[in-house]
Amino acid sequence: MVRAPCCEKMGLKKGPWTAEEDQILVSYINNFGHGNWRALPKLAGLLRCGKSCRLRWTNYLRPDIKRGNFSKEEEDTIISLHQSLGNRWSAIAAQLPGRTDNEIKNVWHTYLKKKIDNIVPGLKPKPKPKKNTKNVKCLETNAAEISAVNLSESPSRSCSTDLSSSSMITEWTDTAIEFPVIDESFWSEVMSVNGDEPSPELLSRSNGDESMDFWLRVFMEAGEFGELPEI
DNA sequence: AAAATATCCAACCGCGGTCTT
DNA sequence: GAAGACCGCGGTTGGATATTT
Repeated sequence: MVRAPCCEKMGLKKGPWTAEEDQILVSYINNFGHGNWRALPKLAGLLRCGKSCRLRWTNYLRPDIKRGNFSKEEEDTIISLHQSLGNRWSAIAAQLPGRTDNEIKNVWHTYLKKKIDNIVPGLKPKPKPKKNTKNVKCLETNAAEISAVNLSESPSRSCSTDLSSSSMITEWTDTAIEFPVIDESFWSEVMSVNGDEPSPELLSRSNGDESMDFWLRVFMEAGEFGELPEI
């Protein structure tokens, strides 16, 4: 099926919305609703495509939008839901009233993902190129290139990851890799981020065969994310 | 103080799913 | 059932601003 371009008519405005446009859009939706996004801009007298209007409304102008920083509870919820749902931002947003999928996606890429990368050093982004390369690109290129992280002292047992997919860990492989070994001392160090000694029970569980999913759950349960050093 | 680099986030793009004709 | 239209989603971009060199 061939789809017509969103803004096939030339002359439709793009880019940041003005206060006046916002006012027109809000006023129109308050009065008439948004039955048909495609027709809305014409009816409201906006030189925008319907898609742009919908995005502006759902991500910014909706009256129930919650602005401001994310609370620790919200961050934990996002991390937890991302573990189970993957990049299904709209599904995650549905669990966080007042937050939009776009906002959650931004927060994930700019902040929470780094927080998790900080726990698993092998997944840290590469140093950024010197010139004009966006961070997101750097992270994603890196994610694509990093195919596995060794979670054990065994030289052959490794865990394949795909950060762009809905599951962080997709399969086990027997391929030897070069990333640092995440062994008992590593987890011992990580688990001491609060200055507390890791429990023998927790240490006994870090035998190297656990997935990142497992460890992220352990951290979530322990509330460790809130205590990690800022990046 | 100026230039370079990093960060944030609003907005755009393209695809897939669903609905309508 | 096929074709087209529309909507929503996830990925990506680019401008504004902050920070570093």
